[in-house]
Amino acid sequence: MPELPEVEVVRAGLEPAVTGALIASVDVRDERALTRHTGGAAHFEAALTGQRISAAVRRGKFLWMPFSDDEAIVTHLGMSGQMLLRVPGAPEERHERIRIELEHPVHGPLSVVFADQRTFGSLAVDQLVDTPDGAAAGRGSNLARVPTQVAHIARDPLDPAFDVGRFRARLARTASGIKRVLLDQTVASGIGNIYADESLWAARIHPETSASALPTRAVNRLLGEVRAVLDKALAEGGTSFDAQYVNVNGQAGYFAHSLNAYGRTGQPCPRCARPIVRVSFMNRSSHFCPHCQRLR
DNA sequence: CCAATCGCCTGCTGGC
DNA sequence: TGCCAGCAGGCGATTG
Repeated sequence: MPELPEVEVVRAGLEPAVTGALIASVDVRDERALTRHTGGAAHFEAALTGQRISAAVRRGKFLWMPFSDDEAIVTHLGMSGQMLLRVPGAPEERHERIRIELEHPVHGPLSVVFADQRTFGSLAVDQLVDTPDGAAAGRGSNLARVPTQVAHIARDPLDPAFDVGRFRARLARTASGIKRVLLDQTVASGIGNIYADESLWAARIHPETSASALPTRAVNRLLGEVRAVLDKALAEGGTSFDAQYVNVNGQAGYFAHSLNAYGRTGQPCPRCARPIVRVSFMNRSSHFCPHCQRLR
């Protein structure tokens, strides 16, 4: 369930280890980790070997490591992907898919391991293109160049160049339920099921409220809560329910203790003490307080 | 063009 | 005890 805060924790952990590092070798152990890469394992390994990584950048849930002004390793963790930092020769991780050996000019040799239980995540070599607004593509670099696989998604709500006017306009012309719209990465990126539920609970908005029916002040309140929830989760190291989400050193985050709605079916709403309900939605679940979050 | 659904995948849990 | 349905849910592709 890595969403924006979890991916940012991973990016921040990778940054000092990979910036300036030379890619000594690449070992693809499971081709399913390359579903977004065109060219196969041999091509992936050859394209990366001998290159030097210049940064670790993130927009929404996408993470990428540029190795020139034109190319980057794009990473998406999917549901259960992990990027782990290990010493060379470290034992194979459970669900290990790809191992990249680096030679850092200061820290020396280290391994970056991509492990992924459910194989929804992947790595790919992708081309970089200019950002339409000329601003930095994401957090972690000033370069205004974004991978083609990431170019179609919106900036995330924590991005200084996030276009609030565009966000409001998208909501105003979409009749779908607000939760569905929040999960649409082309509206605002980085929000998944957990933080959508938490933001809507904080803003006291029912998840099925039509987006276009939200008054301007409700939209502003919601965006404020989205940012507050993402910031707090990031400060607490992200949300870990099981061993699936961990930082680059394999450690869990603490935000699961701060959840008010998500996963709290039947437990009292922290605001009004009435039980949180769970409803089926888009092959997943919505958790909310039917008293604090009324559909009108 | 837009909205909604489907398929991908593994491991765990709960009911019988 | 074993078996299986259900659940976790991101994304892109496909359908309506």
